[in-house]
Amino acid sequence: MMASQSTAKPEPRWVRRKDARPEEITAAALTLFVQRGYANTRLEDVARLSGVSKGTLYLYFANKEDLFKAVVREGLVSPIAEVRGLIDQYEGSAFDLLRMVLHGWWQRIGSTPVSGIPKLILAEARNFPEIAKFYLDEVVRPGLEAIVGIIERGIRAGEFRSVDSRHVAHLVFAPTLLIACWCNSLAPFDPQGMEPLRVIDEHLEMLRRGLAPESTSSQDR
Amino acid sequence: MMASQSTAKPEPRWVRRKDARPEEITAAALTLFVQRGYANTRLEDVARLSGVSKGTLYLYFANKEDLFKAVVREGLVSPIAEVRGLIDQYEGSAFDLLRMVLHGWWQRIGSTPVSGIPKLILAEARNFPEIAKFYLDEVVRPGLEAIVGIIERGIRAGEFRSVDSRHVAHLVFAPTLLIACWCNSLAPFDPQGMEPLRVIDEHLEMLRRGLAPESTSSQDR
Amino acid sequence: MMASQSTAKPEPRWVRRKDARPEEITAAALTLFVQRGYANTRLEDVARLSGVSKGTLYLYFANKEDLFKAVVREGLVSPIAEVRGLIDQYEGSAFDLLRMVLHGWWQRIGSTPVSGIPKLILAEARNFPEIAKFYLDEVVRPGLEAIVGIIERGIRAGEFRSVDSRHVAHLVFAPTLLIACWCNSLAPFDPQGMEPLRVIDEHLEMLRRGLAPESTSSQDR
Amino acid sequence: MMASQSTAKPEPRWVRRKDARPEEITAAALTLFVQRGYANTRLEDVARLSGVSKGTLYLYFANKEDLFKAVVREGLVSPIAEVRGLIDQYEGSAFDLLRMVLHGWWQRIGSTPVSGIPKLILAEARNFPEIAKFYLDEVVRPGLEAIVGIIERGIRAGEFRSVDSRHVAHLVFAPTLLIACWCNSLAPFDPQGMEPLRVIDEHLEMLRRGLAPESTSSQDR
DNA sequence: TATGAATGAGGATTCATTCAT
DNA sequence: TATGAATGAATCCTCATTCAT
Repeated sequence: MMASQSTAKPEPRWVRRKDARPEEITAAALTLFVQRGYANTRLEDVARLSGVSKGTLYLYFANKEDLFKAVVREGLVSPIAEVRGLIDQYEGSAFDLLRMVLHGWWQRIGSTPVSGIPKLILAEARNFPEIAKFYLDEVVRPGLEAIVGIIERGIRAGEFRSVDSRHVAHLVFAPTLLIACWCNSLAPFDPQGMEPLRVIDEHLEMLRRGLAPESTSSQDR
Repeated sequence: MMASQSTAKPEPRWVRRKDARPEEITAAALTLFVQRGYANTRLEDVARLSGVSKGTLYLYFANKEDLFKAVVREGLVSPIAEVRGLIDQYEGSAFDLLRMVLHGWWQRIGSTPVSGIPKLILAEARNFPEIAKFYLDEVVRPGLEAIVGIIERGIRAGEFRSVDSRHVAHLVFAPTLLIACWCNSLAPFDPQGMEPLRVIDEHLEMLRRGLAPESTSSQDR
Repeated sequence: MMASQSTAKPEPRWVRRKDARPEEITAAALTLFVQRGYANTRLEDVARLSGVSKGTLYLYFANKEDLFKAVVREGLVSPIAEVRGLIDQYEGSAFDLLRMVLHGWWQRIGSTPVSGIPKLILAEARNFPEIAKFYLDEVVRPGLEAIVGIIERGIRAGEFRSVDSRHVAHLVFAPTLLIACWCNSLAPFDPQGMEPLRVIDEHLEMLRRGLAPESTSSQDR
Repeated sequence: MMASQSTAKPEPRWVRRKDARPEEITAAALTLFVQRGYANTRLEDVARLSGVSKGTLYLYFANKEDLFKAVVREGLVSPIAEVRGLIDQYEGSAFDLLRMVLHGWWQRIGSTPVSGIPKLILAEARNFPEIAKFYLDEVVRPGLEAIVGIIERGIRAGEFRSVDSRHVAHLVFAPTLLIACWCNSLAPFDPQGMEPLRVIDEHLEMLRRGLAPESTSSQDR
């Protein structure tokens, strides 16, 4: 009899998992924020999706805005670090580095839920200046600078023609933005689909040719 | 009669015709939707900005969602028509056509308030499938097809190398998306700034070189 | 037929009465705040009691705190003015003036809902420093000063013995505080009851005798 | 080694006995209830202030209301007993007894945290009828009766003039209420300050004179 | 048509209370 | 006993929408 009781699991109303919680919550929040937008996401849904109660959210985040910031920050921190490391160490041709960066972006960000963050930032930057500045300072600027560095290295090495590195850097990233936004907004409604990796490779090929120095064909000019 | 009227009334020469109301309202709504996002925009603010009362909005639009759809539709209708006409008539090199399209985009969309619409669509597509489909059917698909057509014309004419026209078409538009989104989200927080036209021209140059036929044909240049 | 129509009132969902509203609301709020305390009063109840909807409250008051302040301020404004006028004009013996002030207090405050305000202030002063200061500056200080003035006039005129007017002024008001608080808190539970006017008159008699000049002058009375 | 432990322990000489817990908790609760009001006091703060955890409160008190009642009851029990004893034993003039009671009140209640209880009662009586009745039965009524007794003893002894002892009893206590409430609400915001003992002494003097039999001056009347 | 006062459903947030540890 | 993470009912407040004027 008593044994039967033990099998009749009293099913605890909740379990204590303090450490895991914040990540589970931000993961759920990221999903919903990306899907529905910040304002349209109910904290109750975030709670449900992360398997906790409404009140529990407030044990880890002061309020909705705070949760949002945590989602963005946390989603970006490790990708940023990784990409930085990647670039700093690399020794090789400038173009190979560009390829590595774009492929790395796809692997670590583009093909993961984190790819939803750009859309979030775009949508909410005006409402959250703090987030906008953070993103500019920690992601955009360093990212652009890295690309500028690569391009200028390529120019100095005679690998690339002389271009306005600053503006070209924007071009290098444009397709990633397109992909990230597309996948998290219109893609679900597009029956044809677009293959991100194909776009990236096509883009790389365009960059290779577009950045090639005039010299090769300089004689026939 | 008309003469007498014009002399008597010290009123502005063209009084706001009641027919103009809807456009004034959608214009105000576009501004606010782009600035703050759909959910975060209060109809009261739209009313104030367009100089009418809250109740008046409901004389022209059934509800907030309806207003939103009108904003998007209306913002896109004439640009779409113009670009179509542009392409259909044009006779000239494929690349010149690309240049014309991108410059035209900047003039008619990129540098106007309408440039905020892509951001709106990205942010709200998931919440408004109808809008998403409309945008896909009326803007994205026709736009891509037009570009695909241009590219394939160029390939057939030996002006461009042979590429996956579908995916390259995405690349052609990517920088416009970048610019449109950037200007309506992060640009206000970026002290450095980015010059859209410079980016577009740099992009065109990259396209010219990147699409140029294989260097085997470099001597025949 | 028409008569029947008039009886078949379509019963409008609400009526427009912009001007009357604020007072109706503060009156209801005063009642409930006094009865249940600030924190324990639900705005929904205030709304119901004043015959409006929850949202309507926010047309007139920014939030609960604002409503609270309005209740206090509004409840005090006219009594303050009246008492001031009363004292300023009066010409007569100091004691008669004291009597007039205390009786006036009973008529205009003590026996009205406004008598609940002292209790409210006491209970919430610490939570609303602004209100505390307002009450001190606009009610307590002027009130005490008025009493001090009367007492000192009486002393100068030989009508009162020489006392510490400042501290005696507190004593003059103490019974009104007792009455105001008692009636709005314990009175409903006390079967015996206490008659405010009796207490006031007994108090006046004590004041008359307690303030009478030293008995040296008893013979000349 | 172990021996050294016993000597090593730099612990306080008398560790907080678990029996002391409830008192520590009610003391903390009294402070906070008086400061912020019942509803506005978070049990978490009571817990923190009394150095225990939130859950521990529930080992000693069934719930917040229970804690509140304990605070009131406990705060009043010993003062009541003391004052009773004081009065019962006393042999002396009625006025001296009044003086003793009021001075005793100041020493044992007025100048201690317990002085906050009247404010609490006033503020919450309507919400806690049980408390109201308890306070009426155990504090107000006995207190008034005691004063009534003293006054009537004085009258019988020819020490006091003939007054309505019941209502005058209220007057005797009024200044204590004023002081108790003042100190726990407006005093912190009043730069001038009021000296409770001065008020009490002034009050006693007013009582002495106000209650004096007509006889002294009866001849000159 | 045009207005804006009034409505009330919806969602963020708080905090007394429970309970696994 | 003691803890504090977890819960969810309760309440403030917002704002799309309605409708008397």
